[in-house]
Amino acid sequence: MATLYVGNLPWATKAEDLQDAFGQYGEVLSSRVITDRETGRSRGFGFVEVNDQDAEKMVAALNGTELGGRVITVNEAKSREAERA
DNA sequence: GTTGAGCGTT
Repeated sequence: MATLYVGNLPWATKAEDLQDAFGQYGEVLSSRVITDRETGRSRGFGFVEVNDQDAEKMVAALNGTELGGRVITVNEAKSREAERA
C-alpha cells in the first residue's frame, strides 16, 4: 500500500472526488481531503491510499492533470506513520 | 460569501 499526496486542489474537492478520479486508474483503498482544523474548510489538498503497484501509475496518470477545474499535483506522500515495512 | 504553498488524523 502507498499513500499519494494530492495538492493544488480546488476548495470544492472532496474525498469522493479523489476516490473517483484515482479509481479510474487503479484500486483506491482510501481517500481523504484535508480540511481546516478550525474552520472545516478544505485546505486544498488531500491524500489517497492505493496499492503500491497502482500508485506509480496513478501519479503518472493524474499528476499535472486537471481535477475539478484546476491542475493538481500528485506525488507519493510522506507518510505520517511508517508504511514502508 | 474570502485564500493558493504545501504533506493529514485517530
